[in-house]
Parts: sequence; C-alpha cells; structure tokens
Amino acid sequence: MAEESQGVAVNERGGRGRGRRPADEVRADVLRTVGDLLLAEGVADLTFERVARLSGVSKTTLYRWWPSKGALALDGYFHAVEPTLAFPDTGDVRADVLAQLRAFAHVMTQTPGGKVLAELIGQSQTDADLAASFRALYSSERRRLAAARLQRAQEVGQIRADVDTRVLIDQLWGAVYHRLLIPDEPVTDEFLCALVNNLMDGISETL
Amino acid sequence: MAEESQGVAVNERGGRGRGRRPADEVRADVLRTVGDLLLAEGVADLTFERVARLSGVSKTTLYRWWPSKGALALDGYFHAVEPTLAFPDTGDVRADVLAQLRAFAHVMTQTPGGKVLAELIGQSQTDADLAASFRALYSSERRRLAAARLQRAQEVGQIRADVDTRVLIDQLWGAVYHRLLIPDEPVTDEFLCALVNNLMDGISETL
Amino acid sequence: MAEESQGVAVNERGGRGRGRRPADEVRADVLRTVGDLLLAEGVADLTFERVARLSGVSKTTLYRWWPSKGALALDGYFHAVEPTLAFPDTGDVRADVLAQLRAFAHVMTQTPGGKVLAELIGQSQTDADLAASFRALYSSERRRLAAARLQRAQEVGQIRADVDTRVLIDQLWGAVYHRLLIPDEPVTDEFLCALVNNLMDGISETL
Amino acid sequence: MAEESQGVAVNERGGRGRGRRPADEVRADVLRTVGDLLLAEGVADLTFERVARLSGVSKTTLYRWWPSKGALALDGYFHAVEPTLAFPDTGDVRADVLAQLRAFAHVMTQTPGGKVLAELIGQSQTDADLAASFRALYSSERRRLAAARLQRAQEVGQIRADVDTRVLIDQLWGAVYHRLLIPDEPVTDEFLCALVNNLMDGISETL
DNA sequence: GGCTAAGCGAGACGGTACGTCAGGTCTTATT
DNA sequence: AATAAGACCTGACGTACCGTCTCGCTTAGCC
Repeated sequence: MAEESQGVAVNERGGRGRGRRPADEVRADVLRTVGDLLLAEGVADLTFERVARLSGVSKTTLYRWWPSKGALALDGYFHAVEPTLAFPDTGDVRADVLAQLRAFAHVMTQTPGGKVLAELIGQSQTDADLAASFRALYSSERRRLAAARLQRAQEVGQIRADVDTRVLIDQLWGAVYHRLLIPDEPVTDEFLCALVNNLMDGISETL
Repeated sequence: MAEESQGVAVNERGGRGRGRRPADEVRADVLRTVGDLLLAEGVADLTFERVARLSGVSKTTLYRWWPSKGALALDGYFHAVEPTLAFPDTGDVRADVLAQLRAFAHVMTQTPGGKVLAELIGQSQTDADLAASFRALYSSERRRLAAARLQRAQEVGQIRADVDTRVLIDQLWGAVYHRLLIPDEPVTDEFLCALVNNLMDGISETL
Repeated sequence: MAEESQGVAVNERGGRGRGRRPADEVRADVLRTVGDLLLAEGVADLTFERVARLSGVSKTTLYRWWPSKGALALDGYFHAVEPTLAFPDTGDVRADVLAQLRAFAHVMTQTPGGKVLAELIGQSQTDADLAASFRALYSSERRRLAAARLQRAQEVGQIRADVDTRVLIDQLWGAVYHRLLIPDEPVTDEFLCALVNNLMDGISETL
Repeated sequence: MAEESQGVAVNERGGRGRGRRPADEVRADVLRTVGDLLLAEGVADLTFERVARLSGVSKTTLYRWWPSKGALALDGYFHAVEPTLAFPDTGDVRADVLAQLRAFAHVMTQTPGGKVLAELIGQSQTDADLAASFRALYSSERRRLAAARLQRAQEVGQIRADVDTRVLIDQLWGAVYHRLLIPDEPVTDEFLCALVNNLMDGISETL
C-alpha cells in the first residue's frame, strides 16, 4: 500500500505514512515549530494542539517527550535562541559588568527573544515544572557565571572581601529584570551605568 | 451555596430568584469569592466559570463588570489583601529602608498574598491589560512612596545629590523581586541587610 | 461587534455568532446530520466528532443532550426513518401476519434503514443504554402491536386459546431477525410463507 | 506483568528479551489473555493494545496473525469456551429438540460465554470479517447439526415431508436468539416448551 | 402606586484546547 | 527470519473554559 520512493515511505496521497520516524527528525520538527511560534506570537499562543498541527507531529508524541507546555516552550526557546552566556574578563570588573549588563539589556529589549524570556518567567510563577527547568537550564548557570567573574574581582581586590557576591547579582541583573517585568520605568543606558556606579561607589554622602 | 437570609426573595427550591440585585451586593459576593479562590488556589485556577458558580453571580454579570481575568484577579486581590504601603520615616534612611524591605519580604514570603502577587506579575507578562492595571493600581504607587522617602533622605544629605533615587528602588526592592520570581537564591534577612549595606556603602575596595 | 441583519446575529466574517440558538433549530440540525450519516455510512462511522463537524453543532451541545453514541444514533434513526408500525387487520390472521412479515422483510432487506437497524441491535449488545432505549422506543411497541393482532385472532377463534401469543412473535419476526443478524440463510418470500404455514398448521406428521 | 519462569531468557530489568519465541507459545499466551478478557469484561473492552500489554505479545505479532479485532475475539472465544455442539438423538425428535434448546438456553443465559456470544453477533453487524468468520466457524455448523437431526425426524415420519427443515431452525433457535438479542421478554423454560409445542402441533384452532 | 427598563441569574451555544486511548504502520534491536 | 519493544500519526474520546447570546424575572427609579 505504501510506495517506496527512496528510503522514506510515502503513501499514495502524498502524506507521510504513520509508522515510526527517527526521533531526531521528529524532535527537530517540533523544536523548529515551537521556536517559530514563540518568537512570532509569544508563550500565550503556544498550545500542544497548534504545535502538533503546524509541526506535523502528533499530540501523543509531544506529550511523550514534553510533560508540560512550559517544558516545551523552554526547549523550543533555547533551540531558537542561542543564549549568550559569555562573560568578558578584561581585568576591569566595572567595565566588564557594565558591558555584560548592556549586552543583556540589548537582548531583552531589542530582540523578540527578550519578550519570550519574560513570558517564560511569567509562566513559571504558576508552573512549578517550568520554574524548575528554567532554573536548571538557564538562570542558575547565568548566576554562576556572573558570580565567578565577581569573585575573581574580589580575589584581585576590586571588591571588598566581606561582600557576598551573590547579592550583587540581584542588585545588578535583578534590577534590570525588575524594570523588564514591572515596566514602570524603562531600561536605559543611564540606568545601567547608574546600577554599576551606585553599587561600586555607594550612595551615602561622604563627608 | 451560601444562603442569603435577610430581605432577599428566595424561591422554594432554595435558589435565589433571578431578578435584579443591588450592584454592591453582587460586587461584594464576587470579590469575596475571587479573593478566597486566589488565596486558596492561585491565579491559574481562577476562571470566570468557577467564580460564577461559587459566587452565585452569573457569567453575564462578571463579563459586564470585569473585562478580563486579570482585571478580576487584581480587583479580588486588593479586596482580599489590604496592601501595606506605609513607609516609615524615623529620620534614619538606612533603618527605614531596611524596615520596609523586611515588611515587604515578610508579606511576600510568609503570607499567601505573596504567592498571588508573584502570579499576578507573571500573568501580566502575557496580559497587557493586567500589566497596565497592575502598574496603575499598585506598583507605580509603591515606587512613588519609596522614591519620596529616598528623596527626603537625599534632601537631608543622607544620600548623595547626584544619585537617581529611582534606580535605588530597582536595586533594593527589584533585587528582592528577582529572588522571588526566579528563586535560585532565598530571601533571607542577611540578604536584605546586604542589599542596604552594599548600596549605601559601596562595594569597592577603598584604599 | 455582531451585526444585526434581520433577527439573527451574524458577525462580520459571515459565520454565525456564538451565542445561544433556539434549541429546536439545533436539534433539527443534529438529527438531520445523524440520519444522513447513518444511512450513508452506518453506525460504525458515526462519531460525536463528525456529527459536530458536519452539523455545525458543538460537541458540548451534543454531549449535553445525548449521553451516548447509541442515544444519538437511535434518535437520528427514528428521525430519518419513520417506522411503519401499522398492522393490517382484514379479519384473516394468516394473511395479515404474512403481509406484515413481508412489509417488515422488505424494509429490512431493501432499504438502507434495515442495515442501520441491524447495526443498532448489534451495538446494543455492548451498550446497555442503547439497549434500553431501543426497547423503549421501538421493539416493545412493535411486540405490543403484533401481540394485539394475534390476541384478536385468538378471541375470534383463529388461534387456539391455550397458546401464548407472545411466543409466536419470536417464532415469526424473531425468525426473520435470526436470518438478518446471522445470515447463513437468506430471507426469501418462501421463507416467510413457510414461517406462517409451519406455525399455523404444525409440522408433525398427522396420521 | 505476568512473569514467565521456565526456560525463557529474562533480562535484568524483569522484561523478556525481544528475540523470537516459538509460535505456539506466543499463540497460547494470546488466546489465554483474550479468553480471560472476553469473559471478564466483554467484547467492548477487548483491544489489541490491552491484549498486547497483558499477554506480553507485541502488537506487531498480533496484527500478523489476527487481521481484525473480531478475528481475535472469535479465536479467543472458541479457545476459552469449548462449544457444545452435540445434538442428542433418542428417536423422539420433540424431546431431543427441547433438550438441545434447554442446553443452548442454559449456556446463553447462565454462563459468561453467553454474553460474549451475543456481543460477537452484535459486533459482526458492523464487522464483515467477523461476520464471515462467525458463520464459518460456528453458526453454519450449528445449523448443519440441527438440520441433520430434523431431517432424520423427517425421514422417519415425525415431521411432514413438505416442510423445509431449515426454516424450523429459525423458528426454534432463532426465536431464542431473538429474546437474547432484544430482551423484551425473558427466556424461560415455558418459553422453550411453547416453541416446540407451537411448531409441532400448530396453533390453529381445529374444529 | 404603578410602569418600565435596566440589570440580573440561568444556562445554552459555538469554539479551542486539554490530556488520553486505541488503531494500524513502521523501525530497530534481539534472539 | 520471526519476534519484542515501542515510537509514530491519526482520529476520536469526554471535559473545561472561553466569550456570546437568549430568556424570563425582579427591582429600582421614574412618572
């Protein structure tokens, strides 16, 4: 009933047969579709139903491999957006941190991936699986890289020894996230500079 | 389920008749139900359908008054949780800010309302109406209050004049939100102290 | 948003609005579709999904009114096929019974409804609800009519007084059903004549 | 789920390896499972999927040997229920027929196999393969045996020569099937006796 | 004090998506 | 070479909720 053309079984109506396909091929189809959907329409319009329809992969298979919508979204996101985790180390921690903040802010505000990331963080507030995956796959690694750079600065005497460098991350990148997630104020370059200056130099009036 | 007892027409089957009811009464029933649902189950399980069923208010009426789920959730939240916006002013900005951060952190981590607030922020990433309402009803007012206190500190010379006080809010409360929304690290009292100390004193090694 | 043309709400895309429609209209659409499907393709290809798709009535509504596929099929069947329950009474029971058997056999073997009826009886073997509905709506009434005619014959002395007329129904129409449901042998006119003759006259060799 | 214990290779995870097994062993496992399922839950709950799961035989193998669910069910049924086709011949056809009807009615109403047989007849209304197999394996043989006994009675002058004995089968066993498949009336011993008496003696009032 | 229309409860309606199950087909690895 | 395991697409299942709409009732607010 199925006609062999070359290697891939194809039935007479032009559709693919129903049998098993290589897992990698299926996975690639799904992730491509999810990535496109995420960037084009955001997390809210991502459904298993649409992914199945658009990717040509069955719902059964989607549920087999991705237990929740969050898992699917996260996987698709990282497939579509190769996250730049690189952290410069020129020896000048102040300049390096500012550079990284600028790169980060640029991605978040100037690329479609930024919106998606904010939505993923949003969904993770009501989806524990997504929250866990997000931390495991993304945020904790970013924290680790930032902390490593800051600790090197501490070791070479650019940051005081009694400072907990983990807190600095919240006061720099966390501050940016704050303006992204609750956008009462915009993320400007002045803002990024102020973040670094305030923290490095302190804000107290010194006599 | 709850039976009204004074003055309301009740038919023989125990249900209320379907005539018009005072708007205030209807509104109160709805907000009470929404508040209960939010605190008990969170934003994800809040649906018009359930609110209608549990409150005895028809879906028609809900849609008449609240255009979206976010609007309903926000209204119910502020009805259930009287938000403490008060900001102390003892003259010592360092102590006042720490006190407010502690109060804030306590509400967010120790009360059910904290979870709900995080979920509302989450939902607002994919619901522009909710985002706008959230800023209008809550976050911008909180920013304003904090900014006012910090500006007084600036005026009395506790904070350097060249500092943009709006940025400080992101580096203090924004840092807390960071740990709440992306919980790689916990919100501890040491963390809150470090936030204030880092920012007030600076983190640079001074020679 | 909806444009009123005359009486019926119609939206700008030409489709019908989503609000409530008169129940009779909905019901008529469903039964017409089910009837068509049954006669065209039989019971096996009748699904809620297809009925919803073809009738323009939502699955929710179908499930609201028809608890099972059997209920839907039965309702659609009796809407499509006006069952001829009439039983002639010319005074000659032998002729009347044969006439009715011929009419019955004709419907069952020469019309599409016959196949459907057999399939409904088939499905009722594994669907208790359908079985109950089938008896209530169809078979018990047919038995009643046949029994009434036979009892009149008994009263006028054409059938012996000690005969249980209910058994005769199984030996006449039941015998036809047997050849319909387990078609080892065909239902011919000779067969129908033999049924009546055998039973009226007995098959024993009389000395 | 069931663990094979003698002679079969078992891997460390408890499952059997996937190599070839003797066809007889495979077939026996399947038929046992199908028989159990049929008697325990009926035809409706018999699926290839469950049989594969419960028997430890792969779907591939099931489809290789049994082309349809009906074929599988029928095979399993006859494996579980050794059908009693024996027909007594004491010389008295009236007594023999009644005895066989009683045995048949007992099996159909008092044993789990009776329900299954009714369900198989039901399924055969929408499954042409099953219908054909059922006739080939079961019903035509039963007709043949009954016809043989009745023809002997005809030859020895207990049944009139002009009677088509095939019709009698429908008026006796067919009448019982009628009450089994469309149970408006019960199958009682009085019913069975009446079947034989009505047919042998005729029901006409004789002057 | 009666009339009327605005607002209400009830819930049907067409949809979309959910998460699951079974049907058949096909691939891969095993024996 | 036949088998086990199981991935794969298809299509149907029955349910939840969405936002819209009809209907009948009741009461508030106007005469």
